[in-house]
Amino acid sequence: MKRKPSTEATSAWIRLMRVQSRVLDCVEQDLKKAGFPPLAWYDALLELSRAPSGELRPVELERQMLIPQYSTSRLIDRLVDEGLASRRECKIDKRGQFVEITEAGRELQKRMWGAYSAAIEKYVGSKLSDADAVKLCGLLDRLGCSCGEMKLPPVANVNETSPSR
Amino acid sequence: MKRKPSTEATSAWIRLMRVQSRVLDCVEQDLKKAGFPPLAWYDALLELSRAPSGELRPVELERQMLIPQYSTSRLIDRLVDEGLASRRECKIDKRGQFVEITEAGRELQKRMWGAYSAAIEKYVGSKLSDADAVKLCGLLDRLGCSCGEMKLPPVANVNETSPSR
DNA sequence: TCAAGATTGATGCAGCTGCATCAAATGGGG
DNA sequence: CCCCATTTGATGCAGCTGCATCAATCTTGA
Repeated sequence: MKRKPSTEATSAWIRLMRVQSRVLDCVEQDLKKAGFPPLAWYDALLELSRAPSGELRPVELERQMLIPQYSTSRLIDRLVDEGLASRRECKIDKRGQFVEITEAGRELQKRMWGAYSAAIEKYVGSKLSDADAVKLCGLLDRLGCSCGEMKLPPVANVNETSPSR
Repeated sequence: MKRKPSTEATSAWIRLMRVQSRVLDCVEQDLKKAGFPPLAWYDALLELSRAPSGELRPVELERQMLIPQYSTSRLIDRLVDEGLASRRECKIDKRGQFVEITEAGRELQKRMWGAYSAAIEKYVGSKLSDADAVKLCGLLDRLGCSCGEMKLPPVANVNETSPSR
């Protein structure tokens, strides 16, 4: 439990931290320069738009996005303030509520995907062959599992237009 | 400039974001549970302790840590408040100053490395063979370069006890 | 020499995060 | 049926980040 990490492991750790932060910065900057809100908004709008009826319980959103409860609560506040979503009461459970995406929200999500996908291509896709991208996924997945005991039922939450970090 | 990323690239992007954030969370939590301050403090103390005379210009620290100027300025405030570093004026350039690590700072850095290295081993080292760690480094490095035109003179900022994210 | 620009560092402000806590509603066991 | 634990969501507080800006000093070039 106190063994030292190899220099290889330490290097990998440092690369993981530095590269992720740099690539994320680049993507966020591109989005911001295009006049869009932060990525977290996109993620939330995507989850909502994917929901069959365009609405989710905050607690569902929280689980999808892997962010804490208070963070979800305040993110919803902001989306509602901007007219991208609306809160609706939940009749069968008066503690809860539903968050429903608005038309403006759906539209923003689609427009953001244009800039977002371009940024992914620019900072990731263009630097790695598909085969290498697959290798990278495999290596990263080995780190990701059993860290905080996540249960992501459909492990690959990724299809056509669905980056949801 | 508007080509869509492959699903492989998109997957890699998502993994990079999610895995990094989970692993970082885990490591930070372990440090916090051991009663230590955030990793950024460690990074700063490490850079200072490595400097030949135990002191650096804030602007140097900034470049080493790849964080913005105001962030450096306030991090130094906190280190000084906690007695881990001290500010000294720079006689030859009255705009500037030197930040010098204190004995308490050096000691904290060493104690943190115990917990930090254990966490790296736990969340990275133990999940990856050295060969795989090297592969991961290689793939990540392909993403990292030419993103924001960094110039890290000695590319490998990593030797014995020196994780400096 | 001196004015314009660059460099160095600090700070006010707004927004976001984590933490702790709170209130309301639900649900289950005795 | 009722009390208590659990679930759901909101919020006050402190700390941190990014942005813009400021002040002081240094450097350069005409």
